[in-house]
Amino acid sequence: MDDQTRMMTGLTGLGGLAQADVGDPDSVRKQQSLGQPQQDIGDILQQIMAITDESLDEAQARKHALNCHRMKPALFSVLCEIKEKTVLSIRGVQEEDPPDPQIMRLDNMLLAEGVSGPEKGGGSAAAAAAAAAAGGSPTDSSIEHSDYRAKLAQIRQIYHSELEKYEQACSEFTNHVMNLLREQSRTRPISPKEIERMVAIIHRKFSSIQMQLKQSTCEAVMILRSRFLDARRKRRNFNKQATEVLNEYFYSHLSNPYPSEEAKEELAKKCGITVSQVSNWFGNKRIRYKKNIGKFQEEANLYAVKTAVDAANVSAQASQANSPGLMASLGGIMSVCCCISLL
DNA sequence: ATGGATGATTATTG
DNA sequence: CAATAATCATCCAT
Repeated sequence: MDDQTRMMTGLTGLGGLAQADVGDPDSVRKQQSLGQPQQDIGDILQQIMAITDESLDEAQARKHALNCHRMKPALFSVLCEIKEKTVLSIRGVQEEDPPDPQIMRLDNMLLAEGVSGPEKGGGSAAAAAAAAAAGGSPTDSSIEHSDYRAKLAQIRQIYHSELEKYEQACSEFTNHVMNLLREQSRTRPISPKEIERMVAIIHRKFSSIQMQLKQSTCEAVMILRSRFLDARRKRRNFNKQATEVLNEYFYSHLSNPYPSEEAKEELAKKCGITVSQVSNWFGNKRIRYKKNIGKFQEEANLYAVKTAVDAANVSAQASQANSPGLMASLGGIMSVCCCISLL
Protein backbone atom coordinates (compact mmCIF):
# COMPACT_ATOMS: atom_id res chain seq x y z
CA MET A 1 0.00 0.00 0.00
CA ASP A 2 2.58 2.48 1.07
CA ASP A 3 5.03 1.26 -1.50
CA GLN A 4 2.39 1.42 -4.15
CA THR A 5 1.59 5.05 -3.50
CA ARG A 6 5.28 5.89 -3.52
CA MET A 7 5.68 4.04 -6.78
CA MET A 8 2.82 6.02 -8.28
CA THR A 9 4.21 9.36 -7.22
CA GLY A 10 7.58 8.32 -8.55
CA LEU A 11 6.09 7.53 -11.93
CA THR A 12 4.00 10.66 -12.19
CA GLY A 13 7.13 12.66 -11.55
CA LEU A 14 8.81 11.31 -14.70
CA GLY A 15 9.18 13.01 -18.04
CA GLY A 16 6.46 12.85 -20.67
CA LEU A 17 8.30 10.41 -22.91
CA ALA A 18 8.90 7.91 -20.16
CA GLN A 19 5.35 8.14 -18.97
CA ALA A 20 3.96 7.64 -22.46
CA ASP A 21 6.24 4.71 -23.25
CA VAL A 22 6.04 2.74 -20.12
CA GLY A 23 3.03 3.81 -18.13
CA ASP A 24 0.38 3.15 -20.76
CA PRO A 25 0.41 0.20 -23.22
CA ASP A 26 -2.13 1.96 -25.39
CA SER A 27 0.37 4.66 -26.15
CA VAL A 28 2.29 2.22 -28.31
CA ARG A 29 -0.61 1.97 -30.68
CA LYS A 30 -1.28 5.71 -30.53
CA GLN A 31 2.33 6.45 -31.41
CA GLN A 32 2.37 3.97 -34.27
CA SER A 33 -0.03 6.17 -36.16
CA LEU A 34 2.35 9.11 -35.77
CA GLY A 35 5.72 9.74 -37.38
CA GLN A 36 8.57 7.40 -38.34
CA PRO A 37 10.67 7.53 -35.12
CA GLN A 38 7.67 6.52 -33.04
CA GLN A 39 7.09 3.73 -35.50
CA ASP A 40 10.59 2.43 -34.76
CA ILE A 41 10.13 2.51 -31.00
CA GLY A 42 6.83 0.74 -31.33
CA ASP A 43 8.49 -1.98 -33.36
CA ILE A 44 11.20 -2.44 -30.79
CA LEU A 45 8.75 -2.66 -27.94
CA GLN A 46 6.64 -5.18 -29.80
CA GLN A 47 9.70 -7.23 -30.51
CA ILE A 48 10.62 -7.16 -26.84
CA MET A 49 7.14 -8.31 -25.92
CA ALA A 50 7.27 -11.10 -28.47
CA ILE A 51 10.60 -12.48 -27.27
CA THR A 52 8.98 -14.66 -24.61
CA ASP A 53 7.08 -16.60 -27.30
CA GLU A 54 10.16 -17.42 -29.32
CA SER A 55 12.63 -20.25 -29.19
CA LEU A 56 16.06 -19.73 -27.62
CA ASP A 57 17.93 -19.52 -30.90
CA GLU A 58 15.44 -17.12 -32.34
CA ALA A 59 15.61 -15.07 -29.19
CA GLN A 60 19.40 -14.93 -29.31
CA ALA A 61 19.33 -13.78 -32.87
CA ARG A 62 16.75 -11.14 -32.14
CA LYS A 63 18.60 -10.07 -29.04
CA HIS A 64 21.67 -9.49 -31.11
CA ALA A 65 19.67 -7.59 -33.68
CA LEU A 66 18.17 -5.43 -30.95
CA ASN A 67 21.55 -4.79 -29.43
CA CYS A 68 22.78 -3.51 -32.73
CA HIS A 69 19.74 -1.36 -33.32
CA ARG A 70 20.58 2.30 -33.66
CA MET A 71 17.91 3.28 -31.11
CA LYS A 72 19.14 0.87 -28.50
CA PRO A 73 21.50 3.22 -26.61
CA ALA A 74 18.84 5.88 -26.32
CA LEU A 75 16.19 3.46 -25.15
CA PHE A 76 18.65 1.91 -22.74
CA SER A 77 19.51 5.22 -21.16
CA VAL A 78 15.85 6.16 -20.86
CA LEU A 79 15.04 2.88 -19.16
CA CYS A 80 18.01 3.33 -16.87
CA GLU A 81 16.79 6.79 -15.98
CA ILE A 82 13.34 5.49 -15.14
CA LYS A 83 14.75 2.70 -13.08
CA GLU A 84 17.13 5.02 -11.30
CA LYS A 85 14.32 7.30 -10.27
CA THR A 86 11.89 4.62 -9.15
CA VAL A 87 14.36 2.29 -7.45
CA LEU A 88 16.25 5.05 -5.71
CA SER A 89 13.08 6.67 -4.47
CA ILE A 90 11.96 3.36 -3.02
CA ARG A 91 15.06 2.29 -1.16
CA GLY A 92 17.67 4.94 -1.52
CA VAL A 93 17.23 6.06 2.05
CA GLN A 94 19.46 3.81 4.14
CA GLU A 95 22.65 4.79 2.36
CA GLU A 96 25.76 6.38 3.76
CA ASP A 97 25.23 5.69 7.43
CA PRO A 98 27.81 7.59 9.49
CA PRO A 99 30.87 5.64 10.69
CA ASP A 100 29.76 3.40 13.53
CA PRO A 101 31.25 4.54 16.87
CA GLN A 102 31.49 0.88 17.82
CA ILE A 103 33.78 0.24 14.86
CA MET A 104 35.80 3.31 15.70
CA ARG A 105 36.30 2.04 19.22
CA LEU A 106 37.38 -1.40 18.05
CA ASP A 107 39.73 0.11 15.50
CA ASN A 108 41.28 2.42 18.04
CA MET A 109 41.80 -0.37 20.49
CA LEU A 110 43.35 -2.69 17.95
CA LEU A 111 45.61 0.12 16.89
CA ALA A 112 46.56 0.88 20.47
CA GLU A 113 47.39 -2.75 21.11
CA GLY A 114 49.58 -2.82 18.03
CA VAL A 115 47.42 -5.49 16.41
CA SER A 116 46.20 -3.56 13.42
CA GLY A 117 48.99 -1.00 13.19
CA PRO A 118 52.06 -1.15 10.94
CA GLU A 119 54.30 -4.19 11.28
CA LYS A 120 57.11 -3.83 13.76
CA GLY A 121 58.97 -7.11 13.74
CA GLY A 122 62.39 -6.01 15.00
CA GLY A 123 60.86 -3.16 16.95
CA SER A 124 59.02 -5.36 19.41
CA ALA A 125 62.18 -7.18 20.43
CA ALA A 126 63.98 -3.89 20.86
CA ALA A 127 61.10 -2.52 22.90
CA ALA A 128 61.13 -5.61 25.10
CA ALA A 129 64.83 -5.25 25.64
CA ALA A 130 64.42 -1.57 26.48
CA ALA A 131 61.64 -2.34 28.92
CA ALA A 132 63.74 -5.04 30.51
CA ALA A 133 66.69 -2.71 30.84
CA ALA A 134 64.56 0.04 32.35
CA GLY A 135 62.61 -2.19 34.71
CA GLY A 136 63.81 -3.11 38.18
CA SER A 137 63.75 -6.87 37.66
CA PRO A 138 64.95 -7.59 34.13
CA THR A 139 64.69 -11.39 34.15
CA ASP A 140 61.19 -11.46 35.51
CA SER A 141 59.46 -8.86 33.38
CA SER A 142 61.28 -9.58 30.14
CA ILE A 143 60.43 -13.26 30.23
CA GLU A 144 56.79 -12.67 30.98
CA HIS A 145 56.59 -9.84 28.48
CA SER A 146 58.09 -11.92 25.75
CA ASP A 147 55.49 -14.55 26.50
CA TYR A 148 52.82 -11.89 26.24
CA ARG A 149 54.29 -10.52 23.07
CA ALA A 150 54.44 -13.95 21.52
CA LYS A 151 50.75 -14.48 22.14
CA LEU A 152 49.94 -11.00 20.93
CA ALA A 153 51.91 -11.62 17.76
CA GLN A 154 49.98 -14.83 17.28
CA ILE A 155 46.68 -13.00 17.59
CA ARG A 156 47.98 -10.32 15.31
CA GLN A 157 48.99 -12.84 12.68
CA ILE A 158 45.63 -14.59 12.77
CA TYR A 159 43.88 -11.27 12.57
CA HIS A 160 45.82 -10.17 9.54
CA SER A 161 45.51 -13.43 7.66
CA GLU A 162 41.77 -13.47 8.29
CA LEU A 163 41.44 -9.86 7.27
CA GLU A 164 43.35 -10.52 4.11
CA LYS A 165 41.17 -13.51 3.37
CA TYR A 166 38.05 -11.43 3.78
CA GLU A 167 39.42 -8.64 1.65
CA GLN A 168 40.36 -11.04 -1.09
CA ALA A 169 36.98 -12.73 -0.96
CA CYS A 170 35.33 -9.35 -1.01
CA SER A 171 37.19 -8.13 -4.06
CA GLU A 172 36.68 -11.44 -5.82
CA PHE A 173 33.00 -11.36 -5.15
CA THR A 174 32.79 -7.72 -6.14
CA ASN A 175 34.55 -8.41 -9.40
CA HIS A 176 32.30 -11.32 -10.07
CA VAL A 177 29.16 -9.30 -9.44
CA MET A 178 30.45 -6.38 -11.47
CA ASN A 179 31.25 -8.60 -14.40
CA LEU A 180 27.88 -10.22 -14.12
CA LEU A 181 26.09 -6.89 -14.00
CA ARG A 182 28.13 -5.53 -16.86
CA GLU A 183 27.29 -8.61 -18.85
CA GLN A 184 23.62 -8.25 -18.00
CA SER A 185 23.66 -4.57 -18.76
CA ARG A 186 23.84 -5.56 -22.39
CA THR A 187 20.38 -7.07 -22.17
CA ARG A 188 18.69 -5.16 -19.39
CA PRO A 189 18.95 -1.60 -18.19
CA ILE A 190 21.63 -1.37 -15.51
CA SER A 191 23.27 1.96 -15.06
CA PRO A 192 26.83 2.39 -13.80
CA LYS A 193 25.36 4.07 -10.77
CA GLU A 194 23.39 0.97 -9.98
CA ILE A 195 26.50 -1.18 -10.20
CA GLU A 196 28.19 1.23 -7.85
CA ARG A 197 25.37 0.86 -5.38
CA MET A 198 25.56 -2.90 -5.59
CA VAL A 199 29.30 -2.75 -4.89
CA ALA A 200 28.65 -0.54 -1.91
CA ILE A 201 26.14 -3.04 -0.57
CA ILE A 202 28.62 -5.87 -0.94
CA HIS A 203 31.29 -3.87 0.81
CA ARG A 204 28.93 -3.14 3.67
CA LYS A 205 28.18 -6.82 4.09
CA PHE A 206 31.84 -7.72 4.12
CA SER A 207 32.76 -4.94 6.49
CA SER A 208 30.16 -6.21 8.92
CA ILE A 209 31.92 -9.56 8.80
CA GLN A 210 35.20 -7.78 9.37
CA MET A 211 33.73 -6.06 12.35
CA GLN A 212 32.94 -9.43 13.86
CA LEU A 213 36.56 -10.39 13.31
CA LYS A 214 37.70 -7.19 14.97
CA GLN A 215 35.39 -7.74 17.86
CA SER A 216 36.59 -11.25 18.56
CA THR A 217 40.19 -10.14 18.17
CA CYS A 218 39.57 -7.41 20.72
CA GLU A 219 38.12 -9.93 23.09
CA ALA A 220 41.14 -12.18 22.68
CA VAL A 221 43.48 -9.27 23.36
CA MET A 222 41.54 -8.27 26.44
CA ILE A 223 41.71 -11.79 27.81
CA LEU A 224 45.41 -11.93 27.05
CA ARG A 225 45.95 -8.63 28.79
CA SER A 226 44.06 -9.61 31.87
CA ARG A 227 45.97 -12.85 32.03
CA PHE A 228 49.47 -11.50 31.47
CA LEU A 229 49.61 -7.83 32.26
CA ASP A 230 47.30 -7.54 35.23
CA ALA A 231 49.88 -7.08 37.96
CA ARG A 232 47.55 -8.60 40.51
CA ARG A 233 47.95 -11.95 38.86
CA LYS A 234 51.67 -12.13 39.52
CA ARG A 235 52.31 -9.97 42.48
CA ARG A 236 55.38 -10.71 44.52
CA ASN A 237 55.59 -9.85 48.15
CA PHE A 238 58.22 -7.26 48.88
CA ASN A 239 61.35 -8.63 50.41
CA LYS A 240 61.82 -8.61 54.16
CA GLN A 241 64.17 -5.69 54.21
CA ALA A 242 61.79 -3.54 52.16
CA THR A 243 58.86 -4.33 54.47
CA GLU A 244 61.12 -3.54 57.38
CA VAL A 245 61.99 -0.11 56.03
CA LEU A 246 58.36 0.69 55.24
CA ASN A 247 57.12 -0.47 58.62
CA GLU A 248 59.83 1.49 60.35
CA TYR A 249 58.70 4.66 58.65
CA PHE A 250 55.05 3.88 59.25
CA TYR A 251 55.33 3.24 62.97
CA SER A 252 57.77 6.06 63.62
CA HIS A 253 55.29 8.43 61.94
CA LEU A 254 52.21 6.77 63.34
CA SER A 255 50.65 10.10 64.28
CA ASN A 256 50.86 11.23 60.66
CA PRO A 257 51.71 8.28 58.40
CA TYR A 258 51.61 10.28 55.18
CA PRO A 259 55.07 10.45 53.64
CA SER A 260 55.70 13.41 51.37
CA GLU A 261 56.55 12.87 47.75
CA GLU A 262 60.26 13.18 48.54
CA ALA A 263 59.96 10.76 51.45
CA LYS A 264 58.19 8.31 49.17
CA GLU A 265 60.97 8.58 46.63
CA GLU A 266 63.51 8.00 49.33
CA LEU A 267 61.64 4.94 50.61
CA ALA A 268 61.17 3.64 47.09
CA LYS A 269 64.89 3.87 46.44
CA LYS A 270 65.72 2.17 49.73
CA CYS A 271 63.27 -0.69 49.09
CA GLY A 272 63.93 -1.16 45.41
CA ILE A 273 60.29 -0.54 44.52
CA THR A 274 58.44 2.23 42.71
CA VAL A 275 56.93 5.32 44.27
CA SER A 276 53.44 4.16 43.42
CA GLN A 277 54.18 0.88 45.17
CA VAL A 278 55.15 2.88 48.22
CA SER A 279 51.89 4.78 47.93
CA ASN A 280 49.98 1.53 47.61
CA TRP A 281 51.74 0.13 50.61
CA PHE A 282 50.96 3.14 52.79
CA GLY A 283 47.39 3.22 51.58
CA ASN A 284 46.92 -0.43 52.44
CA LYS A 285 48.79 -0.09 55.71
CA ARG A 286 46.84 2.90 56.93
CA ILE A 287 43.46 1.41 56.20
CA ARG A 288 44.37 -1.98 57.62
CA TYR A 289 45.96 -0.54 60.71
CA LYS A 290 42.98 1.68 61.35
CA LYS A 291 40.59 -1.22 60.85
CA ASN A 292 42.22 -3.36 63.47
CA ILE A 293 44.67 -1.50 65.66
CA GLY A 294 44.76 -4.38 68.12
CA LYS A 295 46.10 -6.78 65.56
CA PHE A 296 48.97 -4.45 64.75
CA GLN A 297 49.83 -3.53 68.34
CA GLU A 298 52.59 -6.10 68.61
CA GLU A 299 54.13 -4.97 65.37
CA ALA A 300 53.84 -1.36 66.45
CA ASN A 301 55.69 -2.03 69.69
CA LEU A 302 58.35 -3.99 67.90
CA TYR A 303 59.11 -1.23 65.47
CA ALA A 304 58.89 1.47 68.10
CA VAL A 305 61.59 -0.28 70.08
CA LYS A 306 63.59 -1.01 67.00
CA THR A 307 63.75 2.63 65.99
CA ALA A 308 64.60 3.55 69.56
CA VAL A 309 67.47 1.10 69.54
CA ASP A 310 68.66 2.35 66.20
CA ALA A 311 68.54 5.89 67.42
CA ALA A 312 70.47 4.86 70.48
CA ASN A 313 73.04 3.07 68.38
CA VAL A 314 73.48 6.04 66.12
CA SER A 315 73.95 8.40 69.00
CA ALA A 316 76.20 5.85 70.66
CA GLN A 317 78.43 5.79 67.61
CA ALA A 318 78.38 9.54 67.44
CA SER A 319 79.44 10.03 71.00
CA GLN A 320 81.50 6.92 71.50
CA ALA A 321 84.55 9.01 72.30
CA ASN A 322 82.78 10.56 75.28
CA SER A 323 81.33 7.61 77.16
CA PRO A 324 81.44 4.35 75.23
CA GLY A 325 80.50 2.16 78.18
CA LEU A 326 77.34 4.03 78.99
CA MET A 327 75.99 3.99 75.44
CA ALA A 328 76.75 0.33 74.95
CA SER A 329 74.81 -0.57 78.04
CA LEU A 330 71.93 1.67 76.87
CA GLY A 331 71.71 -0.42 73.71
CA GLY A 332 71.54 -3.52 75.86
CA ILE A 333 68.77 -2.03 77.94
CA MET A 334 66.80 -1.23 74.81
CA SER A 335 67.12 -4.79 73.64
CA VAL A 336 65.76 -5.96 76.96
CA CYS A 337 62.83 -3.59 76.57
CA CYS A 338 62.17 -5.11 73.19
CA CYS A 339 61.97 -8.55 74.72
CA ILE A 340 59.66 -7.37 77.47
CA SER A 341 57.25 -5.77 75.01
CA LEU A 342 56.95 -9.05 73.15
CA LEU A 343 55.84 -10.99 76.24
C1' DA B 1 43.42 -27.60 50.31
C1' DT B 2 42.73 -23.49 52.96
C1' DG B 3 42.54 -19.11 55.37
C1' DG B 4 44.93 -15.12 56.41
C1' DA B 5 48.37 -11.82 54.55
C1' DT B 6 49.42 -8.78 51.03
C1' DG B 7 50.09 -6.00 46.81
C1' DA B 8 47.20 -3.96 43.21
C1' DT B 9 42.98 -2.11 41.24
C1' DT B 10 38.64 0.24 41.26
C1' DA B 11 35.05 3.35 42.84
C1' DT B 12 34.07 7.07 45.68
C1' DT B 13 34.87 11.32 48.09
C1' DG B 14 36.47 15.91 49.34
C1' DC C 1 44.54 14.62 42.47
C1' DA C 2 45.32 12.08 46.66
C1' DA C 3 43.18 9.43 50.30
C1' DT C 4 39.92 5.97 51.51
C1' DA C 5 37.26 1.81 51.31
C1' DA C 6 36.10 -2.24 49.15
C1' DT C 7 37.51 -5.82 46.41
C1' DC C 8 40.42 -8.81 43.61
C1' DA C 9 44.05 -12.13 42.85
C1' DT C 10 47.88 -14.15 44.43
C1' DC C 11 51.19 -15.73 47.98
C1' DC C 12 52.36 -18.60 51.72
C1' DA C 13 52.34 -21.00 56.09
C1' DT C 14 49.60 -24.52 57.96
